[in-house]
Amino acid sequence: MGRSPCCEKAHTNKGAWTKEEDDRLIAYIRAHGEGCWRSLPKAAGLLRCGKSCRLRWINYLRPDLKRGNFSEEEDELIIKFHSLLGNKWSLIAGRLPGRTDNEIKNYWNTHIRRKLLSRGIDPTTHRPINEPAQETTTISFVAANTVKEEEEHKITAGISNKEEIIPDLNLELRISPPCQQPQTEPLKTGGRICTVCFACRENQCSCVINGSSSSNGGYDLLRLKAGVSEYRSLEMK
DNA sequence: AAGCAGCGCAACCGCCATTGA
DNA sequence: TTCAATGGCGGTTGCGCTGCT
Repeated sequence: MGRSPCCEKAHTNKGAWTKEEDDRLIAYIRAHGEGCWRSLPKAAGLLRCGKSCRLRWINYLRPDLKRGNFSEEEDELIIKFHSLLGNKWSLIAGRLPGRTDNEIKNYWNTHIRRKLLSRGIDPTTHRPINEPAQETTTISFVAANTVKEEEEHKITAGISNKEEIIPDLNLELRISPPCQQPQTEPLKTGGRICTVCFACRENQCSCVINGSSSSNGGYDLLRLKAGVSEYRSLEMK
């Protein structure tokens, strides 16, 4: 069974928006706010799909959009965030006031990728292009009681035992608000939660987080200077 | 001036997540 | 619990602009 279309396509305009359509959309949202996108086009008298209206508003018409060229500082921020988050454009956009995910995505694909390549950096991995591939150990997450089966399978399948099997290891990434004080709880190694400082690589780090960077000026949105990633704070949309 | 290629960006498409009945 | 409706996201496309030959 196919998925139902997001809107009635027979009577909707496509392609570039006209000034009149923009004006209608702006006027409607000013009067009624961002409500139900599905019903908005009809209510606003637009022959557009709700999705299209949402995209137009978010990416182009919203009054708080910055637009214009990206600054060098924004460039570096995008690169840093991308190295941490990958292609999570909406999360990256949430860290750059006045910028949209679409804008950042386009900018990345047209400018930053090239910029990184010219620096000899792989834009996907953020590693030097000529750097030899790192030796990696493949870890199989196999429940303890299935290890024997796995071993038997490998033998029958002719797979060498180079893979390291770690039973029942849960590496759940904890998303938590920025910590206000140094961690005092020990790492729950056999359990579920790991908080690791990226700067000192220790479980109970003593890095000073709050107040350490504010006097330096500039951004420290991901606490990059302190070397600590706080993932929940990324999800600000 | 015309033709072409490359680039930048707005918009679309399809999928996944969330929500509510 | 299921399922349809809706919102949101990332990948991709297509068109207009610009620079080069």
